[in-house]
Amino acid sequence: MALRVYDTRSRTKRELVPLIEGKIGIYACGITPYSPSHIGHARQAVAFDIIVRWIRKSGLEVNYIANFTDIDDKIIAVSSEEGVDFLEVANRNIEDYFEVMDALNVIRADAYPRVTETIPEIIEMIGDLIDKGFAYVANDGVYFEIDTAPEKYGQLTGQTLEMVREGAGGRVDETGSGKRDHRDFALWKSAKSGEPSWDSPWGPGRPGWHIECSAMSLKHLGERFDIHGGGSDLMFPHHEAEIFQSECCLGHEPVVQYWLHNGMINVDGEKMSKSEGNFWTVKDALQQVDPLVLRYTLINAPYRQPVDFNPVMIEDSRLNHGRLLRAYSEGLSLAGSGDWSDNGHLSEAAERLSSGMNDDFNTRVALVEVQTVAKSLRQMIESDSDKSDISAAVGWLAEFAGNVLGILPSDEKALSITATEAAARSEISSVVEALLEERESARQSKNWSRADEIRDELISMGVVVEDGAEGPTWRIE
RNA sequence: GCACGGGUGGCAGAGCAGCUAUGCAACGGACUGCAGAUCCGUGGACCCGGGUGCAAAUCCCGGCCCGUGCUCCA
Repeated sequence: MALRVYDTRSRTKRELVPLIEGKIGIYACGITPYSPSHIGHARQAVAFDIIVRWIRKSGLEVNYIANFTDIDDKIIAVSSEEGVDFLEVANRNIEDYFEVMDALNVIRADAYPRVTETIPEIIEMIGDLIDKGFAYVANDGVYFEIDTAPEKYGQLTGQTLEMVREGAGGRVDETGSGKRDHRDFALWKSAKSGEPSWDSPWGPGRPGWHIECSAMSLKHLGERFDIHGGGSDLMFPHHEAEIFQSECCLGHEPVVQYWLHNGMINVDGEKMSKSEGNFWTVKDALQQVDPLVLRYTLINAPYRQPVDFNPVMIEDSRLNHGRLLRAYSEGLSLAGSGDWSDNGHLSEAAERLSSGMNDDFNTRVALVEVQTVAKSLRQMIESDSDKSDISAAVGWLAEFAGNVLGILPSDEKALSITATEAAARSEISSVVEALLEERESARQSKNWSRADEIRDELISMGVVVEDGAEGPTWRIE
C-alpha cells in the first residue's frame, strides 16, 4: 500500500513519490540551542524519528538532515549574560539535546549541520539573491525584498501580504532598521560591537534567522529535495522565508516536494511556552517519568495533532507502557523472539498497523495494534500457551513496538528487567514464604485480622499478595 | 479581525459515507473471608441548524465554541 503524507503547502494528503527512485531526502528544522531542550523539541524529534523509521521500513533509503542554528540573538543574549563564548552556550545545549534525545530512543540523523559551519555557503546564497535582484543591502545588513516575489507569500499559511500588514499593526514603524518594507526579512545582520561576527562582502556580521536552513538544505540535499519538516509554529515566517530564499535563488519551484509539520505540545489545553509559565524541559519530565513512557505519550496522537501534556495522559501512558513492557520482557525470557509471518492474527495486526502508518504516520492506530498484541501475549503467558505462539508475538512486538515505534528497550535491557525482578524475588523469597505460610494458617483458622496484619506487613516490604484459587501468589511492586 | 487546524461516550483518543475502535474509568457477573489481580459481560458518543445521498461522526452550506499562527518559538 502506498504511503501518503499530508503536505502543508497543498493542504492534502499525497502519495509520497521520491524525486530519485528509492531515495528520500529529509531536512527537519532542529533547535536553536540557547537553552536545554523542552518536551516540544522532544515531540518534534520523536515525530520525525518515527517518520524516518517508517519510510526506511517501507524500503526507501533515507538521508535525514537535522540542523542546529547555533548562532542567533538569544544565544548571544545568554552568552553575554553569562560572560561566556556563544559557542559554549550552544555546545552545552546541543550536548543536552543529544543526551535527552538518545534517552528517548531517537535514532540520530545522518548529519547535524550547524550554521557556524555553513557560513561560506550562506554568504554565497545571499550574494546570489542580491545579484538576481531579490535582496538589497541596507545600512544594517542585507534584506530579502518581499515585493520581488509577492506570489510566494502565504504558501504555507494562506496569509496574504495585506493580512500581515494589518496584523503587524503599529509594529510596522518599530522595526527601526534599514528595511524598505517591514515584511522584508534579514539575510545578513551587521555586527554590533562585541557581537560574534564573520566577514562578508557586506561587512562583518552574521546570518539572519531563515537563510541558514536554505543554505544547509541546499548543501546537504541539493537543489530539490523531498521532505522539509519542523514544528507548525515555524510555518510562518521561517518556512515561508525559506521558500522565498531557496526558490528565488535557485530559480525553480518547488524546491521542497512535501512540507510536514508536527503539532505543538499543550499543557492543560494551552500551548507550552516560557511566558505562560507552563514550561517543561525534557529533563524535568524525565525526573517523573521513564523516557520510553514519555515517548509513548508523545506518539499517543498522530504527529500533526496537538498533544496535551497532563498528568492523566502521563498516567495512562505509564500504565499501558508498563503492561506492554512486562508482557514483552516476560515473553522474551520465556520463549525468545521468533518469526510471526505464519501467524494469521499477527499478520492481520501488522497489516492494520501498516495501513495506519501509511496514512500519514498514524501512530495512534499503530499503538492500538500494539496494545492488542501485547494483551494477547499476556494471556498466552498466563495460560501457558505454546512457546512458538509466544515467541511469534514477541517477535511481532520487537518489530513494530520496538523497531518502528521505538517504545521498547533493547532485548538485553528487557531481559534484565525480568532478571532483576527474579533476583529481587529470590532475595526476599524465604522471608515472604514464611510470612505467607503463617498467614495461610491464620486464614485456615479464620483469624482474618492476623491474616490482614501479615498482608499489611508484606505491603510495607513492597510485596503485593494476591489470593487465587491455587493459593496466594505474590509479586514485588 | 484574518489564516490554518479541530470540536466523537466520564476521560484520553481512533475512525472521515454503510460493518465492535482501543485504553482508562463505570456497571453487572465469575472468583474472593475481605482486598487485589484476572476472566466474562453491559451500558454509553459523534457541537448546533440546514442540505446532498438508499445510507452522514464521516460530504456540502451556515452558525457556535476551542487551539495555533499573524512577533522570537519544535
